[in-house]
Amino acid sequence: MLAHRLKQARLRAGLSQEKLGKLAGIDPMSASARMNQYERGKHSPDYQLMCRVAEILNMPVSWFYTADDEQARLQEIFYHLDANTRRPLLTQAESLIAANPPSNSSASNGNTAQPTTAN
Amino acid sequence: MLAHRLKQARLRAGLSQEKLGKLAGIDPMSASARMNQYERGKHSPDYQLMCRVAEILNMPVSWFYTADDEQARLQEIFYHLDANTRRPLLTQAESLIAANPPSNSSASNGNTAQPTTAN
DNA sequence: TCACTAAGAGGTTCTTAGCTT
DNA sequence: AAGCTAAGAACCTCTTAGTGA
Repeated sequence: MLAHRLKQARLRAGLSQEKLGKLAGIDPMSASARMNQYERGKHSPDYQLMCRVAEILNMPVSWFYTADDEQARLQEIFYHLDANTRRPLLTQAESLIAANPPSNSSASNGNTAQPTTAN
Repeated sequence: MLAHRLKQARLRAGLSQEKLGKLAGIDPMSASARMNQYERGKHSPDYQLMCRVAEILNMPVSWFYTADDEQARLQEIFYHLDANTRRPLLTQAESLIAANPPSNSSASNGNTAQPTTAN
C-alpha cells in the first residue's frame, strides 16, 4: 500500500525519488536508493520519515497507510480544507453515524466482559 | 501516535495487551511483551500486523497512523458506514473542496517543472 | 492476571557502489 | 538524469525470562 501511494503522490508533485528523499532529510548519498526501496516495497520507511515525506507532498500521513481509495480520497480532501470548512463535513458524518446503527462498536470478537474462563 | 491510538482502541474493546496480541496472530509466548512494547512506543509494529490488529479492533488501519483527532474521528465514522451511507459524505466533501481553493495541490516546494538547473 | 522491562538472538533496513534505462 | 539493485554494515525488533502492581 505505502509503496503505491508514495509513487502516486511523488509523481503528482513532479519530484524524482532522489529529490524527494533529500527534501525529507535523508542523507543525500543514500536518498535515491532508499526512496526507491520504499517505492518498490523492498523495505519500509519508519513513521517519522513518512511524516516528513507527507509534509513535502502536502498530504496527510495516514493517507499513505490507507488501502481503500474512497477512504484515501476523503482524507485528502479533509486535510486540504480549512477549519471552518471542515466543520460541516464532520457534522454530517456525526449525524449519519447517529442515524445508522454500527450494530456494535467493538465487534468481531465475542468479548462481552466475561471473567475470561481460560486462556 | 500509533502507541496512543493502540491503547485507546484496545481499552475500548476491553482486551488485555496479551489477548489482543494473540488474536492478531502473534506467537502466544511473546504476545504480551510485544504488544506492550508497541503500546509504550518502545518498538514499532510492521504494517501487516497493524492490519490484523485494526480488523480485530474494528477500526481502519490508517486511524492508527493519524495524529489529528478530527481526522481520526472522520476516518472512524466513514469506516463504520455502509457503502450507501458513505456516498452523500463523499459527495459533500467533493463539493466543499471544489468550492474552496486549496491554492495549489503540490505546494511547499518551488517545483514548477523547470528542467532542474543543478542537483 | 495484567502491565511492563532488560538484554541477547534474530531479522530488518541503510549504505555503498555500482548497473540500466 | 532517473530508476533501480546486491550485499555487507548498521540498526531495530523479537524472544526469553522475569519483576512488580
